Amino acid sequence: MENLNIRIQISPTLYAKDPESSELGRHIICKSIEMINTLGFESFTFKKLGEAIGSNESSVYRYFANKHTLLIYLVNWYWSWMDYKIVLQTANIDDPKEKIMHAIELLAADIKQDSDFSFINEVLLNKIIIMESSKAYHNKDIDIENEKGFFKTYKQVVHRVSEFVLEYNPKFEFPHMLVSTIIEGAHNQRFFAEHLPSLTDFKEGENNITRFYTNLVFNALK
Amino acid sequence: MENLNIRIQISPTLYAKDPESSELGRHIICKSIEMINTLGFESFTFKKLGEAIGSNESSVYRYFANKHTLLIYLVNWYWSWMDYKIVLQTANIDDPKEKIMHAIELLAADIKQDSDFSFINEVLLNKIIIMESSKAYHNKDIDIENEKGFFKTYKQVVHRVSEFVLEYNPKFEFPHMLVSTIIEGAHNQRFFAEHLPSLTDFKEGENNITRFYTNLVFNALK
DNA sequence: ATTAATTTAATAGTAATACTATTATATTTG
DNA sequence: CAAATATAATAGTATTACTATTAAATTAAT
Repeated sequence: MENLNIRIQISPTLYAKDPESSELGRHIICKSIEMINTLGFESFTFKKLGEAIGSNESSVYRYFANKHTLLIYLVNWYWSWMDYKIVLQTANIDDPKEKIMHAIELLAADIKQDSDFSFINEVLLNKIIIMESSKAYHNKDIDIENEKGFFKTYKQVVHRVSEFVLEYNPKFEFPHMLVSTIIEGAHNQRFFAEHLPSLTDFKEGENNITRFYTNLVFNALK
Repeated sequence: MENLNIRIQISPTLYAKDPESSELGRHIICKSIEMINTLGFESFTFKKLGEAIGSNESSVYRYFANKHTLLIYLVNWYWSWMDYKIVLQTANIDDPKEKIMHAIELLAADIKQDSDFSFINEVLLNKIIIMESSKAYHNKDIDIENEKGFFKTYKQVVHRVSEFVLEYNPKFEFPHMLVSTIIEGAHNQRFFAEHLPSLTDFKEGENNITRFYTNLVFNALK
């Protein structure tokens, strides 16, 4: 893909100060993606992040109220980016079957680095989504946070792919359940493949997670 | 069901001292199920638990090393119980289709209180499984904990239902993926129905989560 | 160019959490 | 009944997640 002058737009409700507006802010995003990956979300702290970027804790707090909202920011960036990838990948394609297949491929397969967005490592971010993103919504504040739009971009992706499903089979009763099942399912399977392999039938190099969900979807939609 | 003299057996590696061996231990289990539900896992602490059962923090630590291992204990109790329910529900049934349907019903539908196990509230425990159980394995220690058998009972349930799937269709390539997808998926759908309804097509009173996954499974296995 | 306003960074501190170590009090057992 | 063991309570520590305050740097205004 050649150089594009595009930017993933993040709702201002998701940060205290826009991290894209300064060098320090971009550093915060970039390094936190690395650190959440290596340390895990629980062991990741703003203090450690501050040290790692040659700044300190309180400076990070000016961008994000706490590490939970930073995770929410990353999750939203990811789903906005994924939505863009899906739109790009399905542009000018009329056949809904093909559109669904492209979407599943993007949602279920390993992520490749995207050079369009320099300071975000999409490969690592995808690992965070798989490992940590359920913590973004499995908490007591979900209803308040949902009202604040914290999960909007995720819902947008589910909605978009559900529309493809309905184009393919307008009578299908459960488009959203199907799409959210394959998104969460594919992430789970990739996690299980690495850590709890007996919960999958994953085989190295076969790409069978994508194949499994593709079959599942088109059998369901027949 | 009439009174049965049975007990869910929990591996001694999952506790420091067996909570079923004393009044205090049973109190710890019983009250922690209540409190994790009302407070959420993050806000639940051993200090609050100690106060609530008229004891104190350090006494709880004699049973469990920390709140994470207490969650692991509860999760294992749940899956051992679920395994037992599945075996009971499918006993003396030969038709694999029927066995699968019973299993999906147990795994996907709302849980009813089971009077066989007095001090555990299975309805609340099921809510904990839906809301908190992903935190049991989404952490950096998963590989070590997996070796210690922390996820054994969950794997056992997936394995058991996968066997039903293979009885029904011995040539099916992905029995474990299918089963883990429906278990996690059904939990997610019940969570989404309550908090992020646009990710589902849930309708009150229709039991359509069970119906969706039943259709999904038998279409996949055709 | 100098002062004022504003933004940014650093320091220091606090309340709460997750545990540990120690001591005190029961209970059981030989 | 003494000794061993189990249980409970107290007090303390290191870390975390933040907040309040002050200091320094940058930008804007006159």
